Amino acid sequence: MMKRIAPVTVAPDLADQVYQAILDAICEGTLAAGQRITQESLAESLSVSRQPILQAMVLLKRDGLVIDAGGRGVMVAPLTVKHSANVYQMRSVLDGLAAREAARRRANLSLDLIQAGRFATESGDLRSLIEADLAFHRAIYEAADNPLLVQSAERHWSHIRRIMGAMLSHAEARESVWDEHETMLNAIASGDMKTAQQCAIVHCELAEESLGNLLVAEQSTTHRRKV
Amino acid sequence: MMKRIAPVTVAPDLADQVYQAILDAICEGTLAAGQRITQESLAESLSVSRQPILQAMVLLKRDGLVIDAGGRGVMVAPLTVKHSANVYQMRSVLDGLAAREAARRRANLSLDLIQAGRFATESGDLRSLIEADLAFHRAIYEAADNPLLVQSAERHWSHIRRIMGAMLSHAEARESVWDEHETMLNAIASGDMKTAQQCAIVHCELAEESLGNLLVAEQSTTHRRKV
DNA sequence: AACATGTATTCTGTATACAGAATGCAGAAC
DNA sequence: GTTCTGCATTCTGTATACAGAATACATGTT
Repeated sequence: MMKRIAPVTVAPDLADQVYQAILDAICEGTLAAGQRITQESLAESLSVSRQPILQAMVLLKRDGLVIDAGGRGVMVAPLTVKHSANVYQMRSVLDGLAAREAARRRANLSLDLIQAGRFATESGDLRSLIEADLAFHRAIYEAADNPLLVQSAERHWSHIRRIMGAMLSHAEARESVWDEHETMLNAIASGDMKTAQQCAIVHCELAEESLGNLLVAEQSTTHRRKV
Repeated sequence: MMKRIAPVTVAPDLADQVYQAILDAICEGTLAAGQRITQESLAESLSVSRQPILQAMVLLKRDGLVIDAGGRGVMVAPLTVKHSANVYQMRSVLDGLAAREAARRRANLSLDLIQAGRFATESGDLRSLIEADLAFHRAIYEAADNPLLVQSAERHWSHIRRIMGAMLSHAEARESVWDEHETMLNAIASGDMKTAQQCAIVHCELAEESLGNLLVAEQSTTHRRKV
């Protein structure tokens, strides 16, 4: 038996790359909400054929990130309040489940995740902040040891990235976020399932509330701009 | 303005049809767990080209209903105990959320759903029983008024169909199922969110427990067959 | 001028063609 | 007899080609 050597970087799979590329573009706003896109234009800018684009589109449609624009290509899904509320509602129960199961396993998650988050908050860099948040929650999902949950979360997180991006470009991040995260981590590490779950749910509800406030505020400034 | 007439049956979309066809085949066991399938064989039996099959495969892979079989086509995902547990874990929180939100809206769901279920149980027809169960739960999801939830549920229900199918072909359906359903419906109609949610969660846990018992029983009979 | 109709354009969905990757078998070497 | 190597087969993924559907525009008619 030979000693195992590092396996070579395997099949990039064009379709997957395309999916990721378009996904990122949508999440980061490079492809704006409501913008109409065609397979051909995407194929050209990514310099691949329409084939891998088509496959990516099948996925993106299911994700709800693009919607059919009737005979004229597809459209990047608009970002509505109702939709955001739906996303957070789902996230709440899913995060709750993840935290509970992670606690059942007494997962010992690294405090570095928190440190990275606080650091990103200080720096004020939007992208790395979202990334830190994602990394933190992903760690919990993974710890819950349920592939279906990870998968579902992955799906929802695309929407959350969009929402957070749009949100944080208009307002400051909540101060207390990483304190809440730390509390959650402690509950998980100590195996307190009930608290961990409740913690995650409350965390989501606070995030949603903050989102709601922002949207209301924005609406009123828009309406009163002339004043 | 002209009187609105019934719109003609619109675009069947080959890829969607193919997806549904393969999905049903897997759920009903026509394509057995572990069976290896190739795009070409599917294309031939459905008499379409490989193109729509490929698109359907992208979706089915994401659903986790088929998995890559390395260079040799794909394989219908096996049905493991661990996986079933994961599905029911997810279903529990999702059903709970659906019931809670349906209750918030005081959805008045038809008792016909229950009647149909009891009837199907009497008849003993496996397929119509699963269908009645699906219809009942789908009604709750719809009532929850969250498209994301409906979507997620749809996804999980494929797995549940498989599990129920495999399960009920070996054992009787639990007697109390439709009583639990009726209780749930009442809680929803009366707007009792807490009870509705709890009801849904318990219902799932009972279902999972029943599944667990069956699997243990089966295992022991298998092991003791020689006795 | 307003409306309806016909035509051109644009875009998608499906089919076919081609190339690369992985497996399994067969034959050669030991 | 066993193991390694090379070849043939099989399958997927990507590209191109083609046909049908939906829209937008322009032209003609009232």
